[in-house]
Amino acid sequence: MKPITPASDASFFEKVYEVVKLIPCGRVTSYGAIAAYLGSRGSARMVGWALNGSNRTHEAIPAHRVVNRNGMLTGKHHFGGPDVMQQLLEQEGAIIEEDKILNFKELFWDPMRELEG
DNA sequence: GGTGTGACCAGCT
DNA sequence: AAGCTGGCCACAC
Repeated sequence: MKPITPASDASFFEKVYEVVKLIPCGRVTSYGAIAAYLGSRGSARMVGWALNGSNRTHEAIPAHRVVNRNGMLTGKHHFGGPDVMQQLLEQEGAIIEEDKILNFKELFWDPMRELEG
C-alpha cells in the first residue's frame, strides 16, 4: 500500500483512509490521534467527516476501529445500524458497555507511535 | 464564492 | 468539578 506521507498530494480524506486501514485487527484509535498524526491536532472533526465519506468508498474502511478519545462509539449510528459498530468491535475482542470501550486503553493503537511518526 | 456543518479536542469559566 | 466555548479544515448547498 502507499506510504502515508505528510503534506502529500493526497487529500485529507485519503490520508485518513490510509491510516484507518492500517489499524490492526483488534485495535482501536481515536480521531484526535489520527488528526495529530496527520499534523493537525484540531482537525479531529475532519477525521470524523472523512470517515463519514468512507461509507461510499469502494475500499473497506474499518471505521469502527475509530472512536473518540473517550473510547466512546460516537459514530455508531453512521454504520447503517445503531449496534453494528459495537458488534464489530466486540468480534475483535473489545469489551463494550454503554457504547463505550472498557478496555480502550489496552486496545488503543497510536499511529504516532506504531507508525513511528 | 460565502456560509454552514460535522462520527472532535482542549482550554477556560 | 462540570459545563461551555472556541478552533481546526475540508466538503456540500
